[in-house]
Amino acid sequence: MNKPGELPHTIPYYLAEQIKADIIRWRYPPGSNLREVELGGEFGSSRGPVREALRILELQGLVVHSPRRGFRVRKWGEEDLRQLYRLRAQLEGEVIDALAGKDATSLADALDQINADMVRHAREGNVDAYFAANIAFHQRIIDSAESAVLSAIMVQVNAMSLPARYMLLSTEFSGRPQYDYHSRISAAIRDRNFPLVRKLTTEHVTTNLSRAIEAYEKALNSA
Amino acid sequence: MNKPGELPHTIPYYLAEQIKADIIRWRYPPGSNLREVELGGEFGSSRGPVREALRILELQGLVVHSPRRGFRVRKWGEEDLRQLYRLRAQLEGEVIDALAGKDATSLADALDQINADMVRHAREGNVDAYFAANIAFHQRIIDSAESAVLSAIMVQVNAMSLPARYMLLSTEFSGRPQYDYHSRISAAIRDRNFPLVRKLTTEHVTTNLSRAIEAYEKALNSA
DNA sequence: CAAGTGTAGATTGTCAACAATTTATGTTGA
DNA sequence: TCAACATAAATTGTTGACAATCTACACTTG
Repeated sequence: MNKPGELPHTIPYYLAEQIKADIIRWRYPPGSNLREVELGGEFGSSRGPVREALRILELQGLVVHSPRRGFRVRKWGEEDLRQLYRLRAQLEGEVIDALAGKDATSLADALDQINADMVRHAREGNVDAYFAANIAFHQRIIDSAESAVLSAIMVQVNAMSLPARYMLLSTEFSGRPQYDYHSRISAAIRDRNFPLVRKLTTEHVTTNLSRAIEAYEKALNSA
Repeated sequence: MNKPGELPHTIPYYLAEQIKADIIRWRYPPGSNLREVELGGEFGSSRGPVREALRILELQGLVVHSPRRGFRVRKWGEEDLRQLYRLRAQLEGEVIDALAGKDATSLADALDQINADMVRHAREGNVDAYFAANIAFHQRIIDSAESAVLSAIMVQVNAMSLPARYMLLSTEFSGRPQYDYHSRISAAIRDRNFPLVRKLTTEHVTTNLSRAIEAYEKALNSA
């Protein structure tokens, strides 16, 4: 493909990002077939890079591969989602612990900025941008922990949980932003009250669990 | 390649397993270059499947990719290993929690069997078999949890930590098996004393940390 | 002698093609 | 009408080839 201005080497990763975004936003719903030529044609690439991209997504847990039958979007059961959220809460807590000693103020500043963006996107009714900012909020915290290990694990955990989170957010989207937890988390980080941050973070994750499951299952059945 | 008797479709995964084993056993030490044709030639396959295999290992955290410069074995710093072990202890604990309600007796039986194998391999001075049985012990517990999510995450965490664990085990290998923790874990599982299992498991992981770091660093410098 | 330069070789990134297999289609027969 | 079967189309698995880039090494130059 070699898009001008883009570095040519990242094609499999570029493809992986694009396909990932499409899966998360349910353009390819769980269980649907991902054809290699179709995906390649979409971005002007051949099947080789597409296969590498799909292997990446497979390891992230977004996609499953059956021999001679190709790649399909992974479908989660209720128990899986429960485990996933439980794990995510644990790991986000672990991330908070790793924040000790980092620059809390600049992190809090960045988070407030993201929160402001979220409010704006919500007012403008831009679901995708609102969702993206939501993701960015959590990602910013992870990045601040500066732990290659935690980052690597969170890539996987996030990838697996994002389709459900997207569906939850878009079913509940009302134009009024829900930034309660986010702003409290940001404030607690600014105060360097890490036990509180931990508590808020895990709560923030777990309070969404049952509604996320509901949204996911409902979307599955209606598709 | 199409090895007779082997299913032809799993070639990238077969390659990934083989390369992974070679990385873990330090045949390709951290930082070393993984050339695609060389790897393919080793197993009679072309570069396509090799690249897919390397992408898989990349996501598992064993390998890093630089554009136009290829894949290299990932090198860990001391802080990374610390984080890795900490995380592994947490997650193994999470796995234990997920064991509730499963068949503890048959699991304990299987673990005792593996322990017996370990003793035998140690007596015979077979380091690799001893190590493999060691891995199998932990893997058996993970499998018993029957959680797709935890399994997926543990693949990654194990992959990242196994080179250090292998080096620790092979530097300390004396012919006398260290099955103290393993047998106690197995017994506690048989008694369904899960809090004790959790405690033993996390201890089992964390007590090895500093020695693992030492073994890893030392092997790095001598190479 | 050190530093920079240029060329040859090696290595990666991508593609197009072919064989093997699966999926879809249509036909026949009860 | 429906099921079983045969055939055609589509899709995957793998390979070999070519272009782009990097690396190593000899060579020049100050």
